[in-house]
Amino acid sequence: MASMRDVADRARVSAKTVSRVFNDDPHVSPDTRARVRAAMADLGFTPNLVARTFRTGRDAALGVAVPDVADPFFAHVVRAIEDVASARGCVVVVTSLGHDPDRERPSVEALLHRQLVGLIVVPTSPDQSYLAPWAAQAPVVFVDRAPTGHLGDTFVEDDEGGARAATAHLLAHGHRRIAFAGDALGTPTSRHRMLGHRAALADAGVEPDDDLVRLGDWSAGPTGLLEPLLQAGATAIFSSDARSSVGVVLGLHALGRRDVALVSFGDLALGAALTPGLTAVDQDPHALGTAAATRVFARIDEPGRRRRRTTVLPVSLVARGSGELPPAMSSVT
Amino acid sequence: MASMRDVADRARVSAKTVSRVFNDDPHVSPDTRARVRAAMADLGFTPNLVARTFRTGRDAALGVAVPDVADPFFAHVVRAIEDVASARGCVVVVTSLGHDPDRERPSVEALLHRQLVGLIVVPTSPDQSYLAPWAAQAPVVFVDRAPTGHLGDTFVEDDEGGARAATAHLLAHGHRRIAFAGDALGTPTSRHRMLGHRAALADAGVEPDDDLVRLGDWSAGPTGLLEPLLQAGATAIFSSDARSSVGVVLGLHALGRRDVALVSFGDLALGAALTPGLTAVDQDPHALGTAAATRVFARIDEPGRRRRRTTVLPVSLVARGSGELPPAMSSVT
DNA sequence: TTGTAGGCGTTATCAC
DNA sequence: GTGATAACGCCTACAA
Repeated sequence: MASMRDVADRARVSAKTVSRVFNDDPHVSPDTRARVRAAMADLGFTPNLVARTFRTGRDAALGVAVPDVADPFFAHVVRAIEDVASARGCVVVVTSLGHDPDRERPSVEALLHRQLVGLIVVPTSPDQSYLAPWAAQAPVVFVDRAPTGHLGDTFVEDDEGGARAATAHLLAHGHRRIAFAGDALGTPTSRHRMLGHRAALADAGVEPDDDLVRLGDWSAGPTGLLEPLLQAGATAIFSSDARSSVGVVLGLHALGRRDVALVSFGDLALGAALTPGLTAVDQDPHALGTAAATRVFARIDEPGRRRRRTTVLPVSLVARGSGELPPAMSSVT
Repeated sequence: MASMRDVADRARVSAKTVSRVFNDDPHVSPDTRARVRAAMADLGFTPNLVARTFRTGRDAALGVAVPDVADPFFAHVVRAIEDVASARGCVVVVTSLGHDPDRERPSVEALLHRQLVGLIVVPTSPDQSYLAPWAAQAPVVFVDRAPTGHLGDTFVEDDEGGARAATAHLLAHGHRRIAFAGDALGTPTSRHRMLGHRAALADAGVEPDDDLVRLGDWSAGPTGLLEPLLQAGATAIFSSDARSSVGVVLGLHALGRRDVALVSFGDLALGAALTPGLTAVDQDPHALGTAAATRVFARIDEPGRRRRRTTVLPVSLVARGSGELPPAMSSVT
């Protein structure tokens, strides 16, 4: 692999001049520039990015830590970040943190050791204070979930408002026994959605019932979570995240229960093709990722400028039918 | 950020000793080791990974280039790769190549400049010969699509066999007017699936009809591609990739056409919840990613060993009902 | 067991 | 406009 020295020798200039040509420094005569360019082409020179990073102390890489890149929501967030980063000549280094809170810190720090220009995190642990020292070196931005113990720029969606609208929708169609289906991760998103759900119930004067709240892994089939919920007399379900919704939809289908109303927080690709169509709170992971990545670079470009720390992106309810099944149709067990 | 020198000064040893302690070199007395450890802790020393990479010429990073991380199939491939890589202390640098073939080379080379330990690519361009020089430095493995112009380890799925089984399934249920729905990307996967489709037709003595082949963007609604297909008398559709299948399913639903049989290459998350259930060729992106990443490290560990260049992973047909609609039900236009 | 010398490829500084 | 020189932080080789 040719180095700058080789190019310099061939073009009969110094290494510094090669560097200048490569970095589009205007202080190079057209003549020299051409000679260097030719030499670079002959040798197939490509600059060693690692050496550059080493020297400058800053890697043209943006770190991204999400719970799981295979989750469609986070996959879209990552994709959006990538688009912004690549427009700035940055590559993206991703890590899936998994759902074990203890893995967050080591995984994120492994990323940070690489002199990244910035970091975007969807926190999975209950404490992000370990990031405080790092934030001095490179901007840290949180996405989807607000951090605890470390103040950093944060972009979340209106979890509470969306959940409130979802449950209100079910209430408006006559439901009173509305279940809350969620995962067992205890994320801030889940908590906010629960708050919104409860707020909507309160608005309607409906007493919350703990028997109608089930948190766990909905992909395991209808027996463990869904059936008990229906036993408890649920006529409608608010599923608080897309993964759970998939489980709920498959479970209801397996049980042949078409009489249970459903609103999902997070739309599904085939939501419109279900019978009835899936009513869902529409999220915009692309907007979230774009906003976060844009903020990283904004912080780099204008370090001094003050900005709103927390941004809440709106969500909207897409009514398709599954939220409009009247409770009258339901067989109350 | 403290460097080895700082730690060395504080522990009253040389920088080399600090390095030894950090790399668990046994040739350090317990006493010295303890002193150095203490100094490291005091200063919050973390080794500069970039400097190490620079010095050793090899970054603990694995490059991954896929068409789109937001595509569920590739997202799962990436996730599987990540798991293997992180078990080896490697981070993953991902790039979405998009669908423009011209972007492949620059994007991939941008990755390669970082002295990666290896590279995993889903090619999007018609020629990978530019990778030949790079392959000498680090193992290059292709996934999902075989490369052209560069021999490298390749892991693909049985596209032809899966497609053949899919179309055979439709033929077995009496269909003769079987459409082929695909994207317009001209990927090797599409070509192989077309071959399998044609082979199944030939097996059954059915003449292929170009009017029943539509390639394009199926997400744009039923007007452009789906309706002409039905006009041409298709009673069944073989959709050759998951993205197209989503479009076909949504399109058929929008048109209210429940009488058209469908088999999809690639299962969908809610496939089982559709009415009728979606019959699909089940792929295993996780296995593909795991195999590819494992191979990268195998090549690193045993550079000399000869291995089969191309591995074809099997796929299986999941029959759920959508492939069994009899042509009699269809309204032939 | 520990230390010294040297260099990986690039860029910053400061001459010319 | 161009070049010499000196780092950046670490690791390999060799020496003590």
